[in-house]
Amino acid sequence: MMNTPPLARRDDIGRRLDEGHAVSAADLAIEFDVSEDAIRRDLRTLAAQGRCRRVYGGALPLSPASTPISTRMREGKDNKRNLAAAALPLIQPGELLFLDNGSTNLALATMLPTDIGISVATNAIAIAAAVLALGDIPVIMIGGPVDPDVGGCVGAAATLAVQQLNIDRTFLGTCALSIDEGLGAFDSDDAIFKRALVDVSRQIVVMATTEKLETRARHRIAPLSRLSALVVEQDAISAVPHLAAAAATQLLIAPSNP
Amino acid sequence: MMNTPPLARRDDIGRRLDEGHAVSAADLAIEFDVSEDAIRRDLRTLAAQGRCRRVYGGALPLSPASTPISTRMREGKDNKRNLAAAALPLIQPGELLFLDNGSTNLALATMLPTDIGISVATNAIAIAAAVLALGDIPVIMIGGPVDPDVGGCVGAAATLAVQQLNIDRTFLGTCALSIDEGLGAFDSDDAIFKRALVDVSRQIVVMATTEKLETRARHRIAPLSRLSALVVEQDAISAVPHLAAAAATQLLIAPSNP
DNA sequence: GGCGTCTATGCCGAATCATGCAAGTTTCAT
DNA sequence: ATGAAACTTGCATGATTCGGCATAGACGCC
Repeated sequence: MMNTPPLARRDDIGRRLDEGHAVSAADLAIEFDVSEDAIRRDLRTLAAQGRCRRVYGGALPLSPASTPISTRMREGKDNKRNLAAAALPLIQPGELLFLDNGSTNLALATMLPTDIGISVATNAIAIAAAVLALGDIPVIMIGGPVDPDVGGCVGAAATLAVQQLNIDRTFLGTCALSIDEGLGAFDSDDAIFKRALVDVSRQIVVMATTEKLETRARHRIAPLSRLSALVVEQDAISAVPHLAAAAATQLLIAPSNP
Repeated sequence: MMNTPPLARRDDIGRRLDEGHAVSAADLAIEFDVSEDAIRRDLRTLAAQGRCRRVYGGALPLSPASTPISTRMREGKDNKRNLAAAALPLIQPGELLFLDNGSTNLALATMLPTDIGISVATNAIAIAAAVLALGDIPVIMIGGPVDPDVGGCVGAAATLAVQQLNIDRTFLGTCALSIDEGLGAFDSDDAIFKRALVDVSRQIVVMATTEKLETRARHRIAPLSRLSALVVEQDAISAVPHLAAAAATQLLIAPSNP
């Protein structure tokens, strides 16, 4: 490899980001001997994949690797981050998003674009905090008694509050997913809330780790056909072969980690 | 040579603040080799995001949580913790508390007793997160659009929501306090919310750092006589001698740091 | 070989953003 | 009270970004 192939360059940049180093567009352009535009395109791509955050003059790693533990945490959360990154392109400028409870949605919250005028509503404390930390994104908190198990509001008050909204796109959180029975929830209150949420949302997105697929739950939320998009991991295709055919929805594939 | 992108600098500064370190504008200007104006702009931005408190000559962190005792005792932080600790004995078993926005209330939230059956309502994201982290304390989140400057909800929705509650004891957040004019707020929406809050609360507590004493604000909230307790620092007694006489309330004194 | 498609790249122009400087104001310290 | 340092605001300038467009190479297909 005397001459660096294009893909190798992007991977190289991505590796430095993963290691927690900030990169400068101008420097990379000199180092790889390409125009800054090419570098900027690389950085844009990496940012779209959720591997970095774009800033004026270069790019920053998502979580600065000041602590060596962060690399280990990354391994564990990699699947969720991959899922979230794969879902990012769904978001359209100016939309009002709803981010339901769930760790994958929390990952998504940390990588939302701040420059396309989106707004975010949520019933999860941690997600509200994460979006607030991004700055420049209006946040609507759905209040009510907080369920300590999930760190969010799912009671009657929250259900009433969410019915006041017109939501463009909802990212549904933790739920069971079965081809025959559609989406389900394990808790009664949670199910009621999610149903209300679905009712006021134009588009519904579910990001499902593979172990969530083909699980049943006591309470039914909505049929699979109500989904606008389903985001799954690579290996889900082989694990649940009927999935692609059964879901009358857009299917996004995130790379899965060993 | 690694030329750091401009915005990486702001993130770097923010990280130091998060770790509990105070920063000086002049030092940062030399270190990053930019004008002090640029640094000041960074600090202003960070302060607007609520990640630090702006002071003459630099900025101070406001998060006491990052590293418990190891970090240096910072003046502002310690005073707030002292105030909060002094207010703790007011809390009675089984009460429903309301913790309004404010850094002193955030400090209080981290030291609430978990074994006397209290519940907590709040309109501040950070406070809700802090109380949730304690575990074993029911939390009621007051929802609505989140004011990015304060990290909490103060609009009409929040006002309506708070009117549904019967609160035993409210810890009012940032407000002006004057013997003649009582409690005041700087923002109209905030004032409306706080008035509604006072209306549904049996007891009102204000924890005031000395610099808040004898300040005026545009919007009036309640007379001093409405207070059940006022918590001030030691040196407030000499700074505002009439205080003890004027307030027909319980006066708690917290030790003040040099 | 010829052709169309796709991707990666470089270049251009408009819009945006960060910066430094200057002028005026506030705050701190003596 | 007075001077110095720090702060804010407005403005001009250069850097950065993004979108569009054209070019060059890779690849498959006829």
